[in-house]
Amino acid sequence: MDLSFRHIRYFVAAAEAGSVTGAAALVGVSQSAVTEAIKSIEHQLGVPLLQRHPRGVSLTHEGHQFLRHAHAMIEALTAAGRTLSAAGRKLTGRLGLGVSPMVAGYFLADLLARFRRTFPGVEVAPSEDRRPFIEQLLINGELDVAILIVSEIEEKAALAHEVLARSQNRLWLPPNHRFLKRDRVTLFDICEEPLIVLSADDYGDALARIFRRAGLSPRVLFETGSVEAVRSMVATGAGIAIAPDLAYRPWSLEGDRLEVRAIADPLPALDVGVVWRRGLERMPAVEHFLQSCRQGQRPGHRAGEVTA
DNA sequence: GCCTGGATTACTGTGACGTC
DNA sequence: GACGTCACAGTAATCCAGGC
Repeated sequence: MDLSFRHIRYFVAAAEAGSVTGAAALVGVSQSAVTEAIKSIEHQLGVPLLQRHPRGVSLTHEGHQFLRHAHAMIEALTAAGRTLSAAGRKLTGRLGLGVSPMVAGYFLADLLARFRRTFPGVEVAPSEDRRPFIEQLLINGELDVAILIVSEIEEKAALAHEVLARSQNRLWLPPNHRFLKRDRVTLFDICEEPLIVLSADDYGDALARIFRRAGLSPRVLFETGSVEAVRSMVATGAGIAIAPDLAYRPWSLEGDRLEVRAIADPLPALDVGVVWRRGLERMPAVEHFLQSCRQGQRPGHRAGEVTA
């Protein structure tokens, strides 16, 4: 296998730009160079990573899997550089990190891995719990930082936060669903169909508020805290779901396909961010953790809003 | 080995236009 | 208004000559 960092960079750019031409513009090379690099990866792996369309490219199932590894490779290389810095070698101590269930599944592993590579002397103690409890632990000083859905934070006077990723809420549909043929789908339309509700991390409450404000009552078929359960039920045609883009994958665990569509009504985005007790950002371990979080933001998910 | 830039091909989506 | 045709634009892929 003869893959270079260049190959990986070009593939990631194509995945994020959604086109080879766009990727070429992102990395500053010609379109043909990106095409050649991606073909080279596909040839060496023996599987197609991208589906070519007349107006761009999309990731195959294998492409989604490889993209995750590609991100890890890029982050590992970046962290390797930081590890050699004096700050990375010298910093020691303990960091209490709180995280809510849904956020744990999509942010915790990458964040922890990146921080540990850069600051091996800092012992990170992660703990998962419901958001209101984590807020109290932060205020009491039993936790130093937390990764939460920041739009739901109640103790805004005591806690500061920084948005790491803004995720749009969209409609998940089984393949061949009649809504896929429509130009636009509204909340009113969604109420005609059985709805699978994702209840993790206050998401169900936020969804209920959206329907309540619109004066609508959805036909809730099933409520679950498991994103995988939502994915599987939608993919097998049990119902449809509204869920944040951060949780979207085009395949269920069983390998069934699911599609995603925008919702015509304006919906508030889901903001995931790092939260800490006001004034605590001056502590070295917390300060470096915040920097590590910022470096982990991916293109397209950048937000950077600070409320301190 | 990697890249550029140009030419070319194939394909698809879009919009204008004419006809019924 | 519906439908078919056509030109055009945008995209990916390929090939080639040449530069670094």
